[in-house]
Amino acid sequence: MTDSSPAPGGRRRRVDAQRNLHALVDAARTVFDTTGVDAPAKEIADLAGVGVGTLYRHFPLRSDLVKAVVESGIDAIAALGARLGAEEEPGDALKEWLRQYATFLGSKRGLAPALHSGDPAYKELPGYFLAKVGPALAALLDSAVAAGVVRDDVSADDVLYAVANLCMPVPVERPGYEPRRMVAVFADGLLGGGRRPAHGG
Amino acid sequence: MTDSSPAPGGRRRRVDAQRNLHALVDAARTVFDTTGVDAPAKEIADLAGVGVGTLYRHFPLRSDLVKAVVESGIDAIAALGARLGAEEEPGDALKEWLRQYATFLGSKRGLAPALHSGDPAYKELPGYFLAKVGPALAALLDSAVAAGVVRDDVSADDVLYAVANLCMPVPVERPGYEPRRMVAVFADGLLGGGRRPAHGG
DNA sequence: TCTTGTTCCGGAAAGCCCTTCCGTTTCTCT
DNA sequence: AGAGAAACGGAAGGGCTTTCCGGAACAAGA
Repeated sequence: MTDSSPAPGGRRRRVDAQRNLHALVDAARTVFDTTGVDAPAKEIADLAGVGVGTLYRHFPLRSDLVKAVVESGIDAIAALGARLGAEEEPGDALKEWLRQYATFLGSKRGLAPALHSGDPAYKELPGYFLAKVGPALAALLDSAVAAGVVRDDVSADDVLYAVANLCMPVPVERPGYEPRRMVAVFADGLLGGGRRPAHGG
Repeated sequence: MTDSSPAPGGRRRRVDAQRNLHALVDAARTVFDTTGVDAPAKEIADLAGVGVGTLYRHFPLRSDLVKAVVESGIDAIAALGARLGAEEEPGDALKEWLRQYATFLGSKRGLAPALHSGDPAYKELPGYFLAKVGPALAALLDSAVAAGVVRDDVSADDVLYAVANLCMPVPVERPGYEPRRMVAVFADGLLGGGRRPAHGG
């Protein structure tokens, strides 16, 4: 994604360009969550401390910017999986990761209209998501199963989709629906209930 | 919806205003299907043979126009149910209505982005839809069940949702998917298969 | 039918935003 | 340090939205 390798032409990418690119993605994430996907380009450029020209240089299409924001989020949640897997107990790591995953899904609410707009620019995103996040969760899940703290009859993709569906906005008005609470329930079910390999399943 | 009753103030609504209002909704339906929900206001006004000012007089917000288009479609499909119920054999009426319903859903494809945008302006539409179309289908269904040409173990809402789901755009690329053909299959199942009251169910 | 008061129409104009473009600045490499 | 390339910034052009108001069209009453 955001590589600093020497370009094909032979020269290295300028550091200010890279800095601005990051700043733009960060600013866009914030503004998208605040004002929505249709926020004025100038608002994003201003927040990034950059001229509009620079924004358009890096992201000629708005969908390019949306894609970059989503992909950076995907990268972050996948990286978080690796970190938690290395630093926490398997059960805690999984639980915390699911919490963060639910938050991640919730924070992307403002982008949903764009993502579901049918724009072909977003065709590759689901694949990117599965390829990055799937293995990250699979690793956490494997460790937890191996440690005997989690049932072994669900796959990583199962969990990914189930949680994503739990976080889906409900079509009809239902005041008390709290996706993140439902995910916590789901996580408890994963950790507490069902068969586990250590107990003979 | 489009009433011509005397306004609260005491005076009747002007006929040209009402004519323009209809023309605008018709034009908007066409343009939305052609150019999309984000079509320029002038394109709609031109097609309606009206100035932009008139458009904004009747529909200050774009969502007002979208709502009017959707509601007029809902009214039409509900009215069609009544007409078919009165003029056709129960089985034919149901079959034909489902065909038209599928077409109706397909034609609203261009509006989907707006409808799913989370704009609170559209909150009431699902309720309006259910209240109008539900009874219309229920009447057709009751007649058909009474005539013994349709299984009696499905409700109107079941059918409404099932068909709507059949017409849902598929997330992954599947070239041959033809919603209307699937609906026809579904209709045959309704008419042909399963238990029917006349045969002892 | 004619008058009167109101509603409604039409399109010009102002404002906002997108997008491009190019002179200037900043960086990289030698 | 100097030359050349890459990137920056913001002004300018073009389109779309939305407002605004003078004038036209209509409804009610005589």
